[in-house]
Amino acid sequence: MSYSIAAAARRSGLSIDTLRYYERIKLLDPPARDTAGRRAYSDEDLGWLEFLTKLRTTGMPIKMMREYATLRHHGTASAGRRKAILVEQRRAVAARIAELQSCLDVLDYKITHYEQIEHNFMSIEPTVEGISA
Amino acid sequence: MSYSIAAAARRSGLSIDTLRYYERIKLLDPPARDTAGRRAYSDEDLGWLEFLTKLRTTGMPIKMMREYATLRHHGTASAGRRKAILVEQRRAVAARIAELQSCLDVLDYKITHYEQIEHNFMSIEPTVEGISA
DNA sequence: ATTTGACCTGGAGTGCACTCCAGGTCGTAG
DNA sequence: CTACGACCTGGAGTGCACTCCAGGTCAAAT
Repeated sequence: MSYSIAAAARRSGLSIDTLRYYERIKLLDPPARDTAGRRAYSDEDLGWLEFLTKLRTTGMPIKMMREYATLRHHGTASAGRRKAILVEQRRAVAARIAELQSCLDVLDYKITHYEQIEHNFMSIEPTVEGISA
Repeated sequence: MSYSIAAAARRSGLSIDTLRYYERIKLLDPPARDTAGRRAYSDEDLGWLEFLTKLRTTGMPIKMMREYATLRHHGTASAGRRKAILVEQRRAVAARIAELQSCLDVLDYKITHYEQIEHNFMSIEPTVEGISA
């Protein structure tokens, strides 16, 4: 199957402008064109876009995504480097998850604190000054 | 205790410029000054900074951090809204963790795939064309 | 007395990742 | 046949979160 840029945008969750932008900066190989010169994305293009958006979601900078994209053209010779990029990204993502988890704990703690305030409000002591955040 | 801007930067993990920037945009109340007019951060200031950096780590935009910061000045009357912000942020963080987790799964899958290639390399079949990313 | 280093201010500059725009070309629907 | 909507290009503009800079003050060390 082949998809117009609007269809590709819909399916990838990226905007039309972003699709053209990704092509310009060489994240995405120029797709085929129809007789009128309009982009015609293939399923393979969409698959690559889907993977790209995963990388983006993990916070990989565009520069590194581009390196990865370029390496794809160099066949198996580049497989080692490509794998290394993914392994490093996995490490970064795991670290990020841990960091977020610890922030989640802080949020929970603070929220509990506010619930405490609410409870005090309901009861007798309206003492509040001095409670920091 | 009181801390110079350099000490506050060291302890908060923010740069000196960022500390002044946060003060300018009203994320941070202007700290006390010493006799020479230099900033003298209190432990309370540092506590607030620590919490702010947690919020930042969760990806909260500065606008919302500023709203939260401003609400702090309005005492208990604003506790409800403050709590609501934190609850919403907790939700966002939990969602983000789930999203990252699913990307982690994709990375693991791809990495396994590369390990497969390496394995094939070691053995007899050097067939590689057609394997997507 | 001067030099050094940490700090001050207001304002300009940076990098990232888009996002928008003007002006133009197609192919189909009325 | 013309009007419309979707698409095209090159280039400019945006928002965010810093980061850097020039030119100046001050207190302690040499």
